[in-house]
Amino acid sequence: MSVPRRLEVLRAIVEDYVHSREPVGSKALVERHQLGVSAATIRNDMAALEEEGLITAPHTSAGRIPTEHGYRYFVDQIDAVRPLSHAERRAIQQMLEGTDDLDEVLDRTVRLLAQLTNQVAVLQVPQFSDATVRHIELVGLGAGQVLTVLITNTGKVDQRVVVVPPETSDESLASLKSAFLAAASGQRLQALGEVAGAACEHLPQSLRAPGRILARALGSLGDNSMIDRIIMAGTANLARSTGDFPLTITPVLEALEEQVVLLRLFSEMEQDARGIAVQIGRENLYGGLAETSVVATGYGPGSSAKVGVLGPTRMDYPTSMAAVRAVARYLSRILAG
Amino acid sequence: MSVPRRLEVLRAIVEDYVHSREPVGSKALVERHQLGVSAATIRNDMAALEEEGLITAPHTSAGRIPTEHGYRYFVDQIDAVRPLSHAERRAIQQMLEGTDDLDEVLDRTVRLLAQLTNQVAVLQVPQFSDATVRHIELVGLGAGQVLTVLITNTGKVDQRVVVVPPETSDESLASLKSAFLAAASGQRLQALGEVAGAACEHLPQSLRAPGRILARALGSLGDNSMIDRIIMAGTANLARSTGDFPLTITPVLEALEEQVVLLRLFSEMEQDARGIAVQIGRENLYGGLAETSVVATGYGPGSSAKVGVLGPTRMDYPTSMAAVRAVARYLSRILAG
DNA sequence: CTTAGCACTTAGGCGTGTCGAGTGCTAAGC
DNA sequence: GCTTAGCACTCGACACGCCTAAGTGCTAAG
Repeated sequence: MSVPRRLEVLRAIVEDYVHSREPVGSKALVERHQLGVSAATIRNDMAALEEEGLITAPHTSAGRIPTEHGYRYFVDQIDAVRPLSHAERRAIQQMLEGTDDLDEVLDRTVRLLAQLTNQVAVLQVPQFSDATVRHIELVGLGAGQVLTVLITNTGKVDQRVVVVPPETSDESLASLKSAFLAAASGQRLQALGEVAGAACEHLPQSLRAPGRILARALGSLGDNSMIDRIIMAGTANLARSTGDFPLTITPVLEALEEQVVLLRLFSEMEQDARGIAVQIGRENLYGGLAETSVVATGYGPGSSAKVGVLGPTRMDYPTSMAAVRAVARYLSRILAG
Repeated sequence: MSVPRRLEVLRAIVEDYVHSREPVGSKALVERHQLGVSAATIRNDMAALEEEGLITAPHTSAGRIPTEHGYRYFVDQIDAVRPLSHAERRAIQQMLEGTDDLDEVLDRTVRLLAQLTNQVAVLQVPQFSDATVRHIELVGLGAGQVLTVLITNTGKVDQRVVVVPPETSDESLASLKSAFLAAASGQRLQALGEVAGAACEHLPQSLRAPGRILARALGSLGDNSMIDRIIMAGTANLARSTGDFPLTITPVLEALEEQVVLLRLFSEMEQDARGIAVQIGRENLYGGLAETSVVATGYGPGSSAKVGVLGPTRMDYPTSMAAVRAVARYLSRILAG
């Protein structure tokens, strides 16, 4: 009972099961794959694999399906990530063209990834935790309302309308703006609130009240600007692939609506030597996703942001891994360019 | 065979069916409702209602379920929109508190609406087609990159990074900014590209090249800023309520991912006298939504933007209508304040 | 170690029979 | 003229029993 063949059998079981969604038996296996041995031999191998907890039989006389450990073993074994087809490469190329808006690039990217893998694609927008303040703008809107705009060195812009004492003049705003700029320009976003607040103390008395209000607003803008955002596409694929299990899909959709869950999920994943992280079934901590797997990888500067796909444990891992990695590479390239 | 009672019967059938999801028979009807007549009489009424096409029987000996016409009749008949419960009012109140960021308010709103109705909540962000230019900011980022920021009188901010000839100085940018501001300030967003372009022609030769580039960017920013955006919550409710029809859910999820479809849907809906628009099943034009209904209404200035819920034709219309209307009112109040 | 053969297990498909809910119709009652 | 009770009829849902096909484990031989 040769060990290499046994792994070959596992591979074959995983592949067949992923495609057919039905337990695969020994006979079907020897027919579909050139294993060079008979069904009986395969049965012995299968018994051994079951002993090791890599496959299991739903009932006495059905074929075998991979367990989570089986998938894990299978995934760890893939070393040569399947190259993309021409059509896939072209699709990615096309995505590259004709957009300079970051949000649009990201949006197209997730859609593409969802389409390539037939899974739900999830993307975390780059979070720039080392972002600094490039510009601050205060625009009086009349009636004591001030539009506060914060621009970071990464090109991100956040704004908020703040209410200040109505007697605050446009000249006051201009003074405040230069004071804030002088104090905070180039500072890290995290420090913005504090720095701006401190700057107020050196101001003439009349400016302090509105200054403090605006400083606080700027601080929360800075924090806000660092909140991770998630974009997503392909939820319909979920329904399609889940097929006959509407029971399973509800908690997954719920999880997908909670960005917090997804962000935690991403942050927990650790990439392996191949630069890809795969989480299978219950390996993740969130109960609603007990039957789903996630394939993800980092992209962009420092690979800080994540992009990946999410689908049933019974997913096509090689394809997903290849697509995720390819998309992440293209994204990194775009962000760097 | 009194006509008022017949309508009462229709009402009872719709209500029971919405709650039980099962065809409702004459006997169950007289038990659950105080109709004051026997089951046999109800049967006669039912036969008449079926004749009129308001209800139908799935098979010979099951109860009746409302047809789309039946729902329509039922919906048109509701004149006193059910008032919200205390808990619901409080939930809405809480939403009001503690946020001044428009995006966050809208985000909370859809979540709330989804929760109140147990449906998918969809919200179109206000489109401000009469928005005007309040401020333009050009920030040099070095290496020929200029961050172009457009602020409208509605407080919306859009930005884009544009590449200009590297020799463009910060002073040039300042001149360009004042030129653009002078020409475009207070102008409608639609005209921005043209106006800014025209302004370039009066500039000194050296500024024209970068000026034209920036004018074009501003124009597309202006257009961009008017693109409708959709936010949504509660897709998990869809799976839950659809129960045993994973076949039905896929096209709906697909439609929900296509903002274009939703926008068209919203734009086609016409509010009735009560200020609410209801589209039932095939009344909408998109095939994938043949078995879903939409309850929507306008909000904000001129009721230009829409907010609503989407769910199976077999939905709780009174609750949905009440919730949608209440939420829209609160939203309008916030936007006005 | 591999293979063929065989007995054993069991899910799933299929036909049958029963049950119950619900209907339409008719005739009697108010 | 509307309402009601009674009754025969129609089907869907469910349970039961049967059979088949697929797949297994085991054993004995190559």
